[in-house]
Amino acid sequence: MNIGEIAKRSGVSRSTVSYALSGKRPVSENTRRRIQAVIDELGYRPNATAKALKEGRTRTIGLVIPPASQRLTEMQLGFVASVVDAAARADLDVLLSPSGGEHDRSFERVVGGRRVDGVILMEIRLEDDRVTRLRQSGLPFVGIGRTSRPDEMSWVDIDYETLISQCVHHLADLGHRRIALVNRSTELMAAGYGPAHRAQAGFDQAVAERGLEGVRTCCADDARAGVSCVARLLADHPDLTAIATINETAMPGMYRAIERAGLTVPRDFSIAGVAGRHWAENLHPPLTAADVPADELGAQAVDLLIRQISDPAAPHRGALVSPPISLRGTTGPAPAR
Amino acid sequence: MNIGEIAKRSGVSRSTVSYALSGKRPVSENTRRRIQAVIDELGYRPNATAKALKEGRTRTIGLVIPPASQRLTEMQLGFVASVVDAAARADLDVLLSPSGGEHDRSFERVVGGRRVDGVILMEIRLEDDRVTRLRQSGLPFVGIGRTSRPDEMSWVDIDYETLISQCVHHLADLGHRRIALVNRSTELMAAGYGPAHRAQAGFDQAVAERGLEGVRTCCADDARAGVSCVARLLADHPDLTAIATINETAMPGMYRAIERAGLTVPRDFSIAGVAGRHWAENLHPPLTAADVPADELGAQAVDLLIRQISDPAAPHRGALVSPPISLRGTTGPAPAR
DNA sequence: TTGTATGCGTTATCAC
DNA sequence: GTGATAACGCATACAA
Repeated sequence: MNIGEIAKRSGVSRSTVSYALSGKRPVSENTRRRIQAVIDELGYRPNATAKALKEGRTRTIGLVIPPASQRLTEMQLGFVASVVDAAARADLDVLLSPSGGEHDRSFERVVGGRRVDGVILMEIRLEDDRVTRLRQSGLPFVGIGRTSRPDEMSWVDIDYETLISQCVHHLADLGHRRIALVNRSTELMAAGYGPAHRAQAGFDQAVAERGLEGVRTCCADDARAGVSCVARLLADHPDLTAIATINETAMPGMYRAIERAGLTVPRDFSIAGVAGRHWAENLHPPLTAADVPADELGAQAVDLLIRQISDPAAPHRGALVSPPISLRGTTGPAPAR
Repeated sequence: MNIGEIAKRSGVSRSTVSYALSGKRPVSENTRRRIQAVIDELGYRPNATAKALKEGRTRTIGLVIPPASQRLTEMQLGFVASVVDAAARADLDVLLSPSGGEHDRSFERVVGGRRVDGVILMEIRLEDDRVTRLRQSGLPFVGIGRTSRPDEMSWVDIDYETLISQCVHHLADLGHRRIALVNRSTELMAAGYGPAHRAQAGFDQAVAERGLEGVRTCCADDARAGVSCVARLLADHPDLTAIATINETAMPGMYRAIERAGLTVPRDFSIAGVAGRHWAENLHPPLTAADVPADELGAQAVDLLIRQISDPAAPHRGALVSPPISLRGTTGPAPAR
C-alpha cells in the first residue's frame, strides 16, 4: 500500500495525493474528499522510511543507555522515562542503544548509519570515546552528564560536587566531625565516571574547609553492597556519626547496616545524600537529600537536542542543576560520645 | 558522504562498492582494498534509512511500553531491559513507543508508518485495541501478556492464575484460614488488565477449593498505597493471618504496615507472592515468591518475534511461564489465636 | 487546480 | 570481475 496505489484509485497523480496529505499546496475540496475516502478505505499511511530518506531526517532521536544487563538505577530510569516522554510530546520517536562497553555495534549502527537526527548520551565519563565519536560524526548530541571538557558539547548535569559539599556542610553544622562519603562503585570510579569523581572532589573540599575527618569509600550499586560497605565502615571507624552518599541503590542496605549496628537514625547517626525525590521519599525513614529532578533534566536534554538539530551551528550549551536539599529527618545533631 | 562518493574516489561504480561491502558478488582483491582504503579514510557508513527503504525492512523492532510518566514496575523494567538486550544480540535496534492511553500518536507512527519490522507489546489487556490494530496492520507482533483470546496472537505470559493459586495452597497447607489477596490497582482491574483478573481468578478458585475465608483488595502501585491498604485490611479483618500478592511495588509498604501493627513476619503473619527474583530477594526480609524470570521472558518474546518476522505465515505460539515458588522465609505456620 | 519528472542512498538485475 | 540502471516510496521543483 503506497501513495501510487492511492493515486491510481483516486484517479489523480501521486503528487496530488501527497499535497492533499501535507496541505502544502491547495487541493480542490472535491478531489481531497475523494482521496481521503480511498485512504480511509485502504487504511493508507505514508511510509516513514521513504519519507525519512527523502527529507533527510528521521524524526527519531537515539538514547544511549548503559547496557541493560547491568540494572539501571532509579535515577537513570527517571532519565529514560522523561526523555521518552519529552520526545513523544515533540512527536519524536526514541531509538534505544544499550552501549557503554567499548566495541559497540548498536551505538555504531545508530550513529554511523544515521538512523537518528540526534543523540542523547547517558552515563558519560570524564574521557568518553562516544563523545569523540559523536563529535566527529557531526550528529547533534546532548549529554546527560559531561566530560572533563564541558565546552566541547551540550549537556545537562547534576552538580554533584556542590551537592555533596552542601551535605557535608549541613552535617558539619549539626556538629558531626567524622563523616564518610559512600560513593558509587570502584569500577565506575576507575572508569572515570564523572559523578563519582565530582562527588569525591566536593566531599574532599568541604571536609578540608570544615577541618573534618573524612572517610571515602566506594560501594557497588545494590542493597547488599550497601549493607557490607557500611558495616565495614562502622567497624573500621567506630566514631563515625554521619554519611553523605550519592549511591541511591545502596541506600536501603546502608539503612539496614546502621540499624543492625544498634544505631537509630537520626538520633545516633545521620545520613544525607543525592537521590531522586521518589526514591528519597520512599526510603524508610525518608532520606534528607538533594532531590534530583530527573524529569526536568530529561525534558531539558530533549529541548537542547531539538535546538541543536534545528540549528546545528548553534553554540553548545550546558545546564548545571543543583536542587536544594530537602530535610526529611535522617539528619540530626551529632550524638555526644 | 554516500556510496556514490566512495565509488567516484575509488574509481569504480557504485555497485562495485556495494558488493565489496556486502560480499554478495566476488570483487578482486585489488579493487576491494582500494575501496576499503577510501571508506576508512572518509569514515563512510551506509545510510540505514536508504538501506531500509530498498530492502523493505528496518532491522528495528518496536517496544510498546506503558506511558513513562506512570513509573514502570521493577518487573516491567526487567522486560524492557531483557528485550533491549536480546534485540541487541540479534543486531536489532529497539524503537520505544510509550503507549497505553487510547489516542496514541506514537503507537500509530510506529505501526502505521512501518517504522519497524515487528512489535513487542507490553501490558496487554483482556480486550486490547492495540492488538486489534496490529492484527489488521499485518505487522508481526508478540505480546508480553495476552488478551482473552490468546489464539489470536503470539505471546509469552506469566501464569498468575496458577501462581497465586499455588501461593494460597501453600499458605493453606501451613494452616492459614483467612487470607487476603492484594491485587494491582482498581484502575487496572477496571481496565481489564489480564494479570489482575487472572490473579483474582486463581485466588478465588484456591480459596474455594480449600474452604478458606478469602478477602480481595486492590492496591495502587506504590509503597505508600501498600501501607494504607494493608493497614485497612488488618483493621477490617483482625483475624487475617496471611497475604498473597502480585503487587511488587506495594510490597515494601505492606511490610511496613504489618510491622506497625505489631506483627512479626513470619511468626505472626505470612506473606507470599509473585515478583521478580531480584525484587523478592532485596525485600527485608526476603519474600517467599514465585520468581518471574523477566530476562527469559523478554528474550523469548524477541525470539518469537524474530520467528514471526522471518515467516509471517507461521502459526501463532504462546508460552505460559509458571516459575516455582522460592521459599525465603516470609511464610510460616498460622499463629494460634 | 493538477500532472510530470527528479532525486534521496541503497541494493540488485541485467548486461558486458 | 565490473558497470549502467532500475527500483524502494516519498516530497517537491517545474510545467501546464
